[in-house]
Amino acid sequence: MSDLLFELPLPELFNWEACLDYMARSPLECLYRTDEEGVTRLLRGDGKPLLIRLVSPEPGLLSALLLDGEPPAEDAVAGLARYIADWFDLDRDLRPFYELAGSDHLLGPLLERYRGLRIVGIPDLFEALCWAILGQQVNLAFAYRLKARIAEHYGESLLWAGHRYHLFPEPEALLAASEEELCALQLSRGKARTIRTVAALIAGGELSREELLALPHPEAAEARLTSIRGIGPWTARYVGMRCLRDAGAFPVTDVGLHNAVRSLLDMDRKPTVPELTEMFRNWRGWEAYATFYLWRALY
DNA sequence: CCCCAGGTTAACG
DNA sequence: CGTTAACATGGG
Repeated sequence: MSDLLFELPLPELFNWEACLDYMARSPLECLYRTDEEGVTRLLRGDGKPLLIRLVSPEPGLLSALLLDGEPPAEDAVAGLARYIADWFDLDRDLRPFYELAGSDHLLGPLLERYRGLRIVGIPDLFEALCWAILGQQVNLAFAYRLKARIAEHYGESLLWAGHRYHLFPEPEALLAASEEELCALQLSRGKARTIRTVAALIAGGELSREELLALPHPEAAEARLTSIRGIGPWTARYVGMRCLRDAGAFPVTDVGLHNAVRSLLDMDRKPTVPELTEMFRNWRGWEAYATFYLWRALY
């Protein structure tokens, strides 16, 4: 079975292969599988998991196929389409960014090399927060392992054509687990506590993506997130970048960004925060995209 | 053994 | 105010 669920038109400056290459960067990723043509992942439809495959059969078009699961109702299909548009930032006009940075000596070559790459997002707020929290301080490979353990222990999954696909757990599922249980997966006490705090807020309706997006400006969302113990500026901006779709989110203290700039500029030390602030001054409003392209050059 | 990883906090002076 | 240790684990 492979029913066409829906098709989405792709904007200018969108490159499906570049997005797939980015997603293929870690073999430890447990929430989707990429191949030459597309990506396959489990998503929640009406409530039941659906195995969805995305391919681009022709330039300018993205097709969503249903590989497994009950064909969803019309409004669930609309929800999935919104999720996909969010995932790949399809509603953004990227041309101003390319005009702004196209001739820059640092970014220019990256825009050419990865032309049409979008910030691959994490539309679900809980998943985005957890991923950022897991990524605090530790190396990326270890963060992927922690995420995989959480998905395998607490998320629904489906075995299909020899591969197991996971949904990231709902907040309620991690709340049902004790802090001790999460620590047994090798999360630090702090990570376990912060993840459960966030799970409780979201499950209790005290924190949501909609509410953060409804705030008057991105700084207000950052302030709301950093008011939660265990969430600092880096995490809040990372979530702004990958979930709230704030193209101006700037994780200026990010060590990966520091290493990327150091490497690309052939520096003998990492750049300081003031130096990065100065460097990014001309890309105001597009800091998240500048950061994402610099990350891409590093990994 | 030390330092560094897509940081944050609490406890210093 | 600014600085520092602790956190869990793995790799260089």
